[in-house]
Amino acid sequence: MNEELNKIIKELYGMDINTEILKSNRPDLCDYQYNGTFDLAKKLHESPFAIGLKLKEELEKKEGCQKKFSKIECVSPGFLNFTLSDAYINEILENMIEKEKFNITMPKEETIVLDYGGANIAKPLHVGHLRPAIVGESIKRLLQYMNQKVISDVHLGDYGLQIGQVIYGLKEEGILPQEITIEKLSLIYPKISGLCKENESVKEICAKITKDLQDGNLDYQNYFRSILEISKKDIKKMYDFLGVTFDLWLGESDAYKYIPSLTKEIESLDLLKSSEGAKIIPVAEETDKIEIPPCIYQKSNGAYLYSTTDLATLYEREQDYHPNKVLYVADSRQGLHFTQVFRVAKKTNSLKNMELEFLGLGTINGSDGKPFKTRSGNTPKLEDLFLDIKTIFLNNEEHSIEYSESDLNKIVNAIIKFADLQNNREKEYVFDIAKFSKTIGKTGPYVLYTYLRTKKIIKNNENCIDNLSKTIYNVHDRNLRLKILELNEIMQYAFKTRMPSVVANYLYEICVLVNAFYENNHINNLEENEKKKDWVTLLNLTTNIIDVLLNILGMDTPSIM
RNA sequence: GCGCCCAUAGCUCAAUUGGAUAGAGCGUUAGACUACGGAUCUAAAGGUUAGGGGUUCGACUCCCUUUGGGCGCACCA
Repeated sequence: MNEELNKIIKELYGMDINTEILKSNRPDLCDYQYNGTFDLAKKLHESPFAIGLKLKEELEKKEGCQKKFSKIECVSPGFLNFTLSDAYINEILENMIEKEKFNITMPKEETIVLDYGGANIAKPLHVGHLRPAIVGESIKRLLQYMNQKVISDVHLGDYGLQIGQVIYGLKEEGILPQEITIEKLSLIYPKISGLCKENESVKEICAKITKDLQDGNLDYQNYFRSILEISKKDIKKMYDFLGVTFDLWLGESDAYKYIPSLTKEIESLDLLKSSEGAKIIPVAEETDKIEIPPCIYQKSNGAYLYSTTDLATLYEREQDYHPNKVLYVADSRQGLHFTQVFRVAKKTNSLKNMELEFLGLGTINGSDGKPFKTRSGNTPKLEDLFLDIKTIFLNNEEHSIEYSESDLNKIVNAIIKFADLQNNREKEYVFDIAKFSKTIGKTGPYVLYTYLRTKKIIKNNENCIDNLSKTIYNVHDRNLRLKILELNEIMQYAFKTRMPSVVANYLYEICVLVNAFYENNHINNLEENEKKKDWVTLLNLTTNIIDVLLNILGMDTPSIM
């Protein structure tokens, strides 16, 4: 219809306009609405109402229009309201059933490297790791579903000052590389990190260790490899539980071998400047309204930093994968860092062609509303969180079903992920155990439950799945069908904005309507007639869609709840 | 100091990027099972969108301003 309207406006007024017919938020008036009449009115110096009337008139002349709409109305002050005919709704649904991937419009295929904003191997796992993992995984699946070639990289933070600090701490306590455990690591990092803030000379020693490690000191290398191995195992355990997978398990240390070539190019372009003993790359631009500080490329003691390894990593990615885009999922507070890195990349020849996107995540706050901080030695472990939720869920359960471990894990996963993903990723986020423990209302279990109960109906009536007739039987039925029609638009929007919350909220809305349908339309009581056939077919389409959306959110369905 | 982000129902969050009457969940109140699984459904109450000004036919959304909170600003990641 957008195209149809475009054409009409072109014919009538000779204007090229990209019209957008929107889903109406006044279901009492219409299904879809168009409000471009107001813009046209301004340009044409005519009343929007008159323009609306004219458009309506032209639209109604078009072939098939009478069939598609039961009503087109122009209402004051100039809205154009469309009500779809039942036959047309079913025609679109039928298309969704028959075509691949529900006939969703697919964007151009591109190769995208997705960087989940890697875990720091010196730090113990805490709730701060939860969000990038869950959101990143969901974005990955969303992009993949939309025909993108995605390469996901965990990009571990494994070669910076934090490693020097941990090695210092381990040596101080006389712990040998082979004696390192995750427990010991989780105690040492906060301790030394705190110490460095108070004691300048300790900080310098740690910086020196880091520098020597980067230069290949064998003793430190041994420590590093052991820390990496132990930490990776622990990180992997959590990702496995969450169903988060990566194509690449690379980190900062892997990018090191690209630093010389990168440096060579940067030097040849005369980008490097000396400042207070360090090497920096100015990235300020004339059009800046605010001052963007330069990117620090090499410390005065010769060690490299986060920015350097990020640039080297880009170099590595360009060489190995030639991606069209590189996306970073990381805490919003890193925004400035990525601005600097992206600007340097744009100045080079080898990196400038990749499109770079920073997808910021809101700060994770404690229940006091302040940013979540790891307190030394008292870090809430993710494993404990999972256990807590499991316990709470089992205590809520009245029917005392015997859950398999696998089903239970899927439910716990769904609880955590849906609680997280329904929130806008860019906004601050209160980490609240009470919120994560809810199993009624707008929650993962609600969605899973909806899926299972409709799935059962389909299973009992599989022989009824057929083509849809032209009929819609009641308001619950119609509401559900209209919601299903929104799928394409929702997927476009979620893809464009890289926002899993769009998918999550749409999924929830479908579930609400499915449950209303379920309560009011009892399929099993029906004779095997056309109505039953239509409803089973509709529910089958709906559960297939729910299935796909659940998958994008990374939620697996249990066999029983 | 400079700058960025945020403030929506008692609480936690939405609002298709400027559209019509700002929506959900929790909690509260009142209802619904001799029907496909009640982790459900049907309702009600709850709002000066932090305050003030401006732009616009139209503002939670854009601009200015005040207040309150968070964050970032050269060798951490």
